[in-house]
Amino acid sequence: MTAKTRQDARVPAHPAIEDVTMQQVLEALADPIRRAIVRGLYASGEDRACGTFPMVVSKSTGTHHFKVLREAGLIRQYYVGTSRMNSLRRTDIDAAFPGLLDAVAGHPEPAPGAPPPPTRRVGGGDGA
Amino acid sequence: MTAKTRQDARVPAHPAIEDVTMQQVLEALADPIRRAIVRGLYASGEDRACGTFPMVVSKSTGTHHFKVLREAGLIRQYYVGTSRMNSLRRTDIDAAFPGLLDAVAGHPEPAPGAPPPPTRRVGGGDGA
DNA sequence: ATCGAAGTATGATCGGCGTCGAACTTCGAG
DNA sequence: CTCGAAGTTCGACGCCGATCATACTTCGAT
Repeated sequence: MTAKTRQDARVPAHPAIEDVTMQQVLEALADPIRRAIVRGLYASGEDRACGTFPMVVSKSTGTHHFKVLREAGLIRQYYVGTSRMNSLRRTDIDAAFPGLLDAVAGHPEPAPGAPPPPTRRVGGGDGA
Repeated sequence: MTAKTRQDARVPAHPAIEDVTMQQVLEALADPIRRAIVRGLYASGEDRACGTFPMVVSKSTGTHHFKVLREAGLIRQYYVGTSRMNSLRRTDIDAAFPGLLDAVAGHPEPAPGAPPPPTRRVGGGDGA
């Protein structure tokens, strides 16, 4: 037992943004569920509790995904009562990986499980 | 139309860029070897044969990675003799996923097989 | 003090992806 | 035609990451 307060035990470790690698970030963003979370935070611009996301997986799996996002430096987590709030580390990410967050989270991507949009044929390609 | 040359049989199928999903692109870019290939093409700005990349894996694995990149719409491939040339589909990707290629391929990321920087070495750098 | 809500921690399972070697194909050179 | 170079295809293997159920913790409300 440590001398720390019990709250401290619930404060998870967040990496400094300079210790985060692009590998970590891309691996984190490569999962559709995690990307949906990031997009949700990106779009709303507010901190949200884990429970406010439409989770299509079990609670423990949800915890896992939030953990991956946290360790990839994408979100910051803190407790409010029994709820864990999630905050997008937008400034940090933009500084470390310019343009990446906007390119990924700002993209009009269909939510996982959504009906596919009608594919439209547009002639275009780059010959180069 | 004239009769097709024998070469055509070796021309692999490339997806239309609008059929490519962000999921595919991120999965393709999530691998360090594939990212190194893309970064190489991005930096040089020229088409390059498979063999011109410092492959740290076997030939068959290399073929696999190029195939993933091709099916993710990131590169275009064509034969010149027995060499397969690889071309970055920069215009297409920029149109479909604005900012993404610049953010990823333009990032000063160390190569996967590169010698580790002499600065502090954190234990377990790789996923082991 | 007790209960429920919200999440965490801990195994365990399982499918997919990266990996390889070996055999095969195609092309260019001699 | 023969040979070698460059890649591809195929099958197999191993690892890791996503998933789940269960048990546990912490907090707020009653």
